[in-house]
Amino acid sequence: MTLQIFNVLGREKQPFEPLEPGKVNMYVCGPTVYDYSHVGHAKTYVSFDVVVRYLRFSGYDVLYVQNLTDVGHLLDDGEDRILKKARQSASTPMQVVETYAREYFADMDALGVLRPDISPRASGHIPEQISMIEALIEKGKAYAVNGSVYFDVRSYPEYGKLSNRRIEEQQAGSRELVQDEKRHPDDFALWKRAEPEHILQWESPWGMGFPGWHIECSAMARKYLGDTFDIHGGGVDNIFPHNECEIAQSECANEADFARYWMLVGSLMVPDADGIPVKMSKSLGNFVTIKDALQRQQPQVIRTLILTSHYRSPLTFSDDSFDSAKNGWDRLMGAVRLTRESLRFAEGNDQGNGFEPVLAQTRQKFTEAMDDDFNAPGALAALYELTREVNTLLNADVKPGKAILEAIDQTYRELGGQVLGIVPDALPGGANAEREEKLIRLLIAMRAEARKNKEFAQADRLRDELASAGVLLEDRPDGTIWRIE
RNA sequence: GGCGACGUAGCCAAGUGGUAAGGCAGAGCUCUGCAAAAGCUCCAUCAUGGGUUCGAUUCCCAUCGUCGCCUCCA
Repeated sequence: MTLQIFNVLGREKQPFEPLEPGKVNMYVCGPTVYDYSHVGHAKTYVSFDVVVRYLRFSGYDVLYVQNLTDVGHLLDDGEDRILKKARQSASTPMQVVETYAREYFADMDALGVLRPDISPRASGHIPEQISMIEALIEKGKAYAVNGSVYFDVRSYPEYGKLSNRRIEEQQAGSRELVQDEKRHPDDFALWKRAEPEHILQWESPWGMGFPGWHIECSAMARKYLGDTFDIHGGGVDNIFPHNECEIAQSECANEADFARYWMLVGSLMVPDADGIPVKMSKSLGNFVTIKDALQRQQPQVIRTLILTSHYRSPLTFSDDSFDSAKNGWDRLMGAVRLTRESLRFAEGNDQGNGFEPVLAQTRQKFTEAMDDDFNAPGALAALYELTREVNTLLNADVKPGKAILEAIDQTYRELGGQVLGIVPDALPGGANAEREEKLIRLLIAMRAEARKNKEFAQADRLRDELASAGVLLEDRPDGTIWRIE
């Protein structure tokens, strides 16, 4: 089966056909870097991380661009959020931007999110934005007023096609402030005149000012991906007005289609006081930062939690769902650990090679799920089913040979590691702690001796002491294995 | 009010016109010196009411409920 993608533009699953065979140009709206990122951001960027990883796994050459918004994103009161933060923290805007851009990458790195190929910043692309605005004015799609420039939505009949919104004619008069400058309430700013005290401002044909929030994505996408490209991603909450405006600006300025496939990620929800799920957001204050989440759980567990729900669906984030993901992931890792442990002593025979078909089935089920609009929950299910089979195999009397164990390990590494990013290459407490490992093995040997002599009190003491130090033992017919809790 | 999405077991969550993946939790069993881990077994008729159909959880309509967007948000 070929890859199917649910295209928000048209609201249907469509076979994925890139503009250029084998090559995927992709743009995802990045964060505004004015504060720490929270788990809601993690959901979006982990989701697209898996999309990119799977596309590459499938053989596509992916060029992944994700911007950083560092100017032009205003608050309700018209203040730039970066400037506000700078004022509050007694620093300069670019310090704020630099600080939180680094924190963002640090968080994403910790979550195992691969870096985009290009991470362009809005403030670094002012000329590109200005020239796009000029083109829009020339084509009669935008107009300048008092040093600001607005996009004329009535000049673009397709405005609203992504979010299915119609331009409201009667609503005029319902808006305050800027209203008088706009010809139509739905017109949006391409360029804003800056007051003298506004620190972030640039020269333009219309005087000193700064770009509107939406134009950056249009300008940068065109610069790095061309007029028309394959996939545009983001969170659903930006479908209107942001994504809609991007389309309008780009298609008018470029006189070409913008993104061919739109993929929007469902929001992360948090139960409110009454247990009703509400979107996690900065403004509501119901957020958990990625740093806090990482304090509580391993990054792979956070990814697992995110992947238990389809990317388009909302996902409720709670202690229960967190624990559930953690316990499931532990079982997965148990099988991975057992496989790698068994590999240490495996012989080079073909014992257990009858297991091959299970691996083939796993791969098939996995890719079928992922080919169906990146159905990660289905792909995860394939890994869980594999895990049951692997545990059965490794707990049986026959000792599987090296070949099949390596094949199993490889399957986990590729599907669970390379694609989903939940199976680490090196298990915690592995070979890099050689001395510790030796000590643990010594204690295990001492306990084995005690057990042999039926000195169970002594044996239990060793096990309990190790457990209290975070080293958990498991007795198996052929010896004792351990893991770090 | 407009637009969109959704309502599947105790919880989370896939999916299909022919009686429903997976995970967590729970119960029983096996293995074990005891544990731990693992495995096996058990646990839903898919919000409600109509309609289409040989047959619907899956298609259509209505109702109820929830969420998102419409103003800043990934």
